[in-house]
Formats: sequence, C-alpha cells, structure tokens
Amino acid sequence: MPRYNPATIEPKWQKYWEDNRTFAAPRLPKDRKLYVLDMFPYPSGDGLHVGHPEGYTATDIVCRYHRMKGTSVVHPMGWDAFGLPAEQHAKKTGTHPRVTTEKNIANFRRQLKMIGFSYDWDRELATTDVEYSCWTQFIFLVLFDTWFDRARQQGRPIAELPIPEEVAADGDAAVARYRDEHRLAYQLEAPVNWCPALGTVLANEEVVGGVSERGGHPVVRIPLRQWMLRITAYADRLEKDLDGLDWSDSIKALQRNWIGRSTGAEVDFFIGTLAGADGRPTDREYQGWQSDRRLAGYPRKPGDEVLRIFTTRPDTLFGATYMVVAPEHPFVERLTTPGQQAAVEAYCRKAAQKSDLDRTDLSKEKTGVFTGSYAINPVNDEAIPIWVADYVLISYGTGAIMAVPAHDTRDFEFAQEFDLPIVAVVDPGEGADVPRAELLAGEMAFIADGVAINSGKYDGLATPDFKRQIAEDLAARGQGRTAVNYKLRDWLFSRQHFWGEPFPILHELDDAGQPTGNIRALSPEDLPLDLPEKMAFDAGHDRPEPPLDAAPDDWLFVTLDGKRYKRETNTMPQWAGSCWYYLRFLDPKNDRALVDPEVEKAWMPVDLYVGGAEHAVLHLLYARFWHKVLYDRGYVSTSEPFQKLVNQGMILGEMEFTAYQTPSGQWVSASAVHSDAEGQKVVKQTGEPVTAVKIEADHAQKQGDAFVLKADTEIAIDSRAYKMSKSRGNVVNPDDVVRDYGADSLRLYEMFMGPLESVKPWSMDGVSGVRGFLDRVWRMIVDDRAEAVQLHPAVRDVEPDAEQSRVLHKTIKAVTEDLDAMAFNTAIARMMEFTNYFFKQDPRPRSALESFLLLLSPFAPHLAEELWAVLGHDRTLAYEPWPAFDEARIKQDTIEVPVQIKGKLRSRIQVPADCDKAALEKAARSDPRIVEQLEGKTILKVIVVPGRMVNFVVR
RNA sequence: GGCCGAGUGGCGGAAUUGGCAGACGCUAAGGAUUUAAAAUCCUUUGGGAGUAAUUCCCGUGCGGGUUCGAGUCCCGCCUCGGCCA
Repeated sequence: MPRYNPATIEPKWQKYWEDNRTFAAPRLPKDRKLYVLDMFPYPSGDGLHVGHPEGYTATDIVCRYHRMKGTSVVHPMGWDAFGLPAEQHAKKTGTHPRVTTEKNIANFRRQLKMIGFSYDWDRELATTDVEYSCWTQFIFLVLFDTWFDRARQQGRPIAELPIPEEVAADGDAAVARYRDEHRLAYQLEAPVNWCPALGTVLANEEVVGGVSERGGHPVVRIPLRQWMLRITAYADRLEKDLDGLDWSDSIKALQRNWIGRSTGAEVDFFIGTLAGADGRPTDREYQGWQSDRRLAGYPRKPGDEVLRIFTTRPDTLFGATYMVVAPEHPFVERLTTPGQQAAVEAYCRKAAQKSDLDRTDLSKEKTGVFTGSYAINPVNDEAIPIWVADYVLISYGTGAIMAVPAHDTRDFEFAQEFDLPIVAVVDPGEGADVPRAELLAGEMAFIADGVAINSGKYDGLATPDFKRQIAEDLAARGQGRTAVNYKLRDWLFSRQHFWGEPFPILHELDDAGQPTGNIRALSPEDLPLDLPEKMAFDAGHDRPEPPLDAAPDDWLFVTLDGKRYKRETNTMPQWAGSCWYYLRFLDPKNDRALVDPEVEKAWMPVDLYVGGAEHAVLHLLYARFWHKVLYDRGYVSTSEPFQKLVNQGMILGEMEFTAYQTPSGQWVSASAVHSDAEGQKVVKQTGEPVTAVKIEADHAQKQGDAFVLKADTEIAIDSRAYKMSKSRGNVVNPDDVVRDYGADSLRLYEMFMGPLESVKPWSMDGVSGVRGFLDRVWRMIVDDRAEAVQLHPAVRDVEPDAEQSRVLHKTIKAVTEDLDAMAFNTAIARMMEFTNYFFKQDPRPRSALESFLLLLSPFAPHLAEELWAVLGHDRTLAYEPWPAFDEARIKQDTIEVPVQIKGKLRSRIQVPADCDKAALEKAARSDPRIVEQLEGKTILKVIVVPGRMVNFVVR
C-alpha cells in the first residue's frame, strides 16, 4: 500500500537538493535578479518555534516560484549569533559562549533543513564568525573615519574635515580632539542603568519603576564612558528616503514617529552670571547681553549666561510663565539658591531612580521643586521662575523648556499643582468646539492653533504666521532661530558584555599606566581582532566595567610605535552584526573586501525582506543608517538596502477558553473579573481573588456575543489565543509537527492559516486538514491500492476536455496572481478546488496533473518532486518553466447572472458570456420569476452591468 | 493620551476594490464501506420561518448617512490588539 509518507520522501529530496547543489546561486545574476532575504534568527537554546518558519516559508515559496520563471534568485540564511543568553550560560557553567553558540546553530540548521527551505547554504554565515566580525569591525572603522557634512548632507572622510583656524593654532592635540568630536563614532560619558544585584548594565526597557524587570532589584543611573554613533546626523535622510520604499504605510509611520522630526525654534532665556541674592539677573547685565547679541548674532553653542530651550510653539512665548530644567541638567547646581539647595538635591536624587516612562506619564502626579532662580523671558523682559521637574527629560531637546501652562497639558497640570500663573495667549475663536471662556480664564489648556492674544504687537496673528514672525524677530536680535529637533537620539553603541564584537580601538597609556585620553584606531590590516580565548567568566562582578577588563594581559595591552596602549574593553551591541549581513551574504568568503563591488552592484538592493514587526523600528533604522554611511563612503551602490519589506504577523497558541473561580469554587462570570493594580485577576466589586481555569472546548458554547459554560450558561468565559510562551505551555515545536504531519504539511499550514501579515492562532486540526489535502493529491496521482508506487489508472495521456482545461487554466491564473500578491492562503484554496475537481475525474489527463504539480511545488516541494518523478521525470522540477495560462480557455460559454429587484436577489438567469447590455436586460425581463414579481409594478430604472448583474428599481 | 491595525458562522478565514456574503479548510451531525475500528467516500452545517419550492424574513461590532445597490465609501461611537508617550 504505497501511502503518502513524508517521513521517507522528505529526507530523500532534501538529500537530492543538497547533493546536487540545486539552489546554489551564481556569483552574478544571469538576467533578471531577485534578492530575497529573511531576518536571520538568533539561535537560542530553545530551537525554532513555529513563528520562524512562517516568514521563511513565504520567502521560500517566492524564491521557488521565481526560479521557475527564469529569474536568478539569491536566498541565503545565517545566524545573528552574539547575544546575552550564551554569556549568562557561560557564567553559570564556564562553557565558552562560542561552544554554546555553535551547538545552538547546529540545531537551528538541522531544523531549517528539515523543513526543506531552498537556501543557498554555501553562503551561510554567523555574526560570531571571526571572518565576519572582522568586517563588522572594519565598518566601525569606517564610521570612526567619517564626519557628517551638514551642508552636503553627506558623510565624508575625517581627513576632509575643515579645521577652524583657532583650533589649528592650538596644535595637533587640539586638532585630534576636534576631529574626535566630529566622528560618526565618538565617546561620551552617558548615564547607564547599573544594577548592582545582577552585576550588569540594563537597557532602558529592562528597567521598570526604578527596579530591574527581572528580579526587581534596584537600578541606579551612573555615568559611564560609552561609544555613541551619530545616527542623528542622518535623521533627515532616514526620514525622507522612506518615501521611495515599498514598505507598508504603518511601518513607515512607525519609523517616522521614532525619528520624531519636529520644527520650531530654539530660544535663549537670559539667566546671567551675576544673579543677585533674589535669584534674578540684574538689569544692567541683561541689557549688556542684549546689545552683545544684537551685534554677534545667535551662537551655535549657548554660553553659561543663558538657558537654551527648544519649542515647537514659539508663538506662545508670551504665555511662558516659568521654566523647567531636567534634574540632570548641568545648570541645576548653579541655578539653585542656597535656600533651595537641600530640597533640590533631594529631588534630583529621587528622580535618578525613576525611568523615563514613569516620569513622563500623563496620568502620574507632577512633581518638582523651585531652584530659587529666575530667567528673563526675551519677549516681554519678565523674570520667570526656574523649576526642576522630572517631566522634562535631559534626552529630549536641550533638557530645558519654557513652560506655557495655558497651551500644554503637562505644563498646565504642573502649574495647577504648584500654583503658577496661567496666561492664555492663543484664542481658539468663537466658532471652535471648546469652552472658550474657561480657557481664556486659565482654567484649562488649549493646545491647538488659534489667534494670538496677550502677545503685545503680535496680537491677532494666526498661529502659523506668528511662529514664522517670532522666529525671524528673535533671529534678528540674536536670541533665537528656527530649529529642527528630533526625538531620535544618538545610538548608544557599547555594551559591558563579553560576547560581542571587540572595538578595534586602543587607548594610549601614560608611564603610570593611566589612559591619556588619546585614542587610536587599529588599521584595517590589523583586523580581525578576536575575543580572548581564555577567559574566566565571573558569575557576578560588582563593578559596571566590562568583563573584558579582566582579560589576560597579552590580549589587553599592546605596544605600538613605542607607545603602550590598552584595548577598548566595551563590546558592540547585538545590533551591529545584523546591520550589514545582507551585504556579506552576496560575497561571504571574500577576504579582501566586505563585499566585491561588482557583486554588490549586481544583486543589491534586497528585493524582498521578510521578518517580524518587532524589528520594525530599531534594526531597520540602524541597518539603513549604516547602509547610508557605506553609500556615502563608496562601499555600496544604493542609498537604501531593503526595497520591499513585509512583516509577518505573530502566530499565537491554540485558542483557549478560560473561566474564573473563587477560592471557594464558585464560578464567576468573566465580565465581572478584572485585573487589579498588581495584575492579579480579582472580582471587580469585591476585590476577591479568582483563579483562571482552562475549559475544554466542548464545555463551552456561544451565547450572544460571548462564550458561556455549557453547565451554567449564566457564567461568561474568556475565549482568546495567547502569545506562545514557555510559562503558558502553549509553544508548538516544529520538530513535533514535522514528525506527525511532515514538513510539507507544516509549510502548507503556515501559509493556509491566513494572510502572512495578520496575527493568527495555531490549530493542530488545521495542520491535519492540510495534510488531508496532500493525501488527496497523492491519491489523485498514485494508485494507493497497488503493491508498489505506480500511477493511478485514471491518469492517462489524453487531452483535457474543455471543462478540465478551464479548471486547470483558472487554477494557474489564480495561483500565479496570488503568488505575485503574496496571498498564499487563497492560492492554496484554489489548489484545493483543483484537487476536489480532478479527484472525481476519470480519465485524469497527465498534462493537467503535471501543470498542477508545478503550481504546488513552491508550497509542498517534497511531495511535488516525488510525484513529478512518479510521472516519469528524472530531474528536479525546481527549474521547470512556470505554467502559463490561456485566458481563452478560462472563458465560459454561458454564465449565470443574478437579477435583483430593488437590490434584493430574486432570480438567476443563464446567458451567453458575451451577452451585451440590451440582451442581458431582455433576458432578465423575460425570466418567469422576474415577470411574476414585476407584475403591476412601475419600473423606474434598470441597472445592467454586463457579466455581473441586473437590478430593477420599481415602485 | 497619541498613532497604526482589526472586528464577517462554533473556529481560521474568502469576497474584480461598491455588484450573488460566508470560497477553501477545520469542527460538528448523519449516512456508506467494514466482523469491528482506523482510513476513505457521500450528505448537511449563519440564524429564523415554512407541508413544500428555484420559498420568505433577518444577518458582516453599534448608531446614522451616501447609493439602484454597502462587509467594502463617509460621519459618530464601542471593543480588542500593536507601537509610542
């Protein structure tokens, strides 16, 4: 009984493809090219979950389809293999991260091969390979060697940086410092989240409410020397170039949001250097400053005598009744008068423990403290108090704001809390849908545009005109200018980890072994710089310094040209390796360049990039940034790396029904349960805790909009699918699916579940359903009652009849069009319809089945290859021409057309397919059922759409 | 709070972009085959009414609107999900 047995045919074909290097891509494309890329995975110890093969199957289908259409396709796979888990494992067991990583990669590779993806495995790479990280370091050197020319909007070699005369006059050291300040890779003392208990530095999102997300240990912000990448220089181009990309609008919006470009003005508020005991700048000094500024103009960098702010609403300057500086602002100490010192210090200490999210949350109560000092509002010369408050972040704008409580929600809340004056300076006008009187009285904030009031000579100007005018006037007085601000920050590029790319940077040491502050980059010939082989992995170290500080001396210290150096001991973040892997895939073995320019030019850009939406912002932004730098410096030929981007939707666990029970065993309706402040499920009214109980599907039933318990229909229950997680125990392992149903079934189900981009729940019944389809395909072609594998007797060398031909060509057309639209789920449905039809045919023309197998082959390649061989072919079908369809064969002679009366379906008529408007109406009018229903009615209008429908409008 | 997306049978989902709502698959029920079961095959499967029909009514989150005609377009809500603050 030769049944369909994926367990034998799948390994057989995988071996065939591997032995014949079926999917090896040429060095250069022959004619048309297609570069299809998956986001390469982090090889975790858990192995693949079913979310990985979703995108991978989609791209694999696209690749197989285009190969059959004669396109040169490159489709590589590799490993994003640096990462913290391997390092933590090393701390626990002493196993070198490289060993763990290689073991995990082997498992991932086995799993991916098991699913039959048509990767060109010759191009496989891991970011941890020394031959790869060598070029990651090389790119860092490029970043280090590049400055951004604002005028040209382009990155240029540091040697071309114009050196101002006064810097040059100060000698070589000054010039070196000036260059270092302008490089795209630069050093900065930046605050990090140091968690002493965990012995590690945490990312912002790993800190919640001042404690670590894992374990709830206290976290302190301490300054640490860090490497930064000047991504903000490219903010404009990163935003503008989105326009030309074939990405979804929502992903583009996400990136734009993240870049957060806003236009407004920078304004200097005078604080003076000689403030009196009352904290107010003196009139004389202020007047002197004003006339200085009128002459000298607005300086690039503010001096100590002013507080520089950025605002998107310079038109509300007259409403600025106080100022706020962030607790980390460098002027805090200076501005604090002796009387306020204790309060301010205490406040800043507390603020250091809060996360940005906690600080800026609108719903949180506003806190702050007065510094005792005042600044002069440049538009009306009034002294306004300067406060310290944590709702202002040092990382946004200049770390200081002018507060306009009448026209900003947060400023308004703050002003109310601390009884600060609220002056309305924007009138929404009579017609506006807002309580005008209330807001003019300062009883609420109005943040939209309107007409200026209480603004001196500017009264009556509309908001946009006022903005333009005031910026001009301030610029003329040297007190402000129009400015663009970005939410995007420079990229904190160093990590205090071992398992990452070491920086190719040396720090010069003086005779005492202390760093002199001079740095030196390794030259490209000195690369790669590998991590030290022998390292002790401490379980916890109590300093925030990087683990590499404890590296063996022969690694750590270098003598060059008679000078002693210590290596940089920070390492690069995991993002680094994934920023450029798509380039290396094109030329993975090149030891002279990161990619051969000829190869790069021929294959780039990536034509299709598929991956999870969780990388929609950071990874894509970082990779685009690096690409643009490489473009500016002549290493790549395109300004954008990824032409088309598709985000696959997450796959959730199986649908679950959940009922709630009190400790006494009483069922509680799901609608009466909510999560309390700690996230515990409790009864809304009483606060009594409840436990969630999983209910089997056959104990639930639908009632109205909700599901209820069958046993007690008063009790509503939750029904939803949850994100797969180990703790919930709903993770589906591809190994199990392949073992029980086969790889082709896994592939087919992943695509049949629904549109690639939607979130959708897993269902094992669904897998079994597509397996049933593949079984039918098998039995449509193979005689399953014979002793050996042989053709089904109904399969014969005959011409298809008209109807068979119509079904075939309709299927080819639908599948082809669906593939072009990446609508895999409907393509599969069309193939199921084909099978349902041909299964009942006898004879089944061999030619029709062959075409069908070609259509099926991108989706279920193992089965298709096997049946292709059964049909007598001795070579892979991977490069057989894609079937063509003939529109003429799809046309039917007669078609059924619905006939409506007043928009309601009343009858259907059979008419010739090419029936024109008049004939169609005539046929509709003579249909007996229509005649009957039209009797005694007046026809007001007849709408006839040939080939589609007829509608009679009657009275 | 802001931005983005989604709401269609018991479930996953289809519907020339305004033209027969529910393709395809699952689940469930009934039947055939079988000593029996599995597998397979056939029928039914949105709700209601109806002796019956090629029957009638209702039905795409809710309320309005545009249109000969709305799942699809417009206005106002509700709920859920994602991202950001």
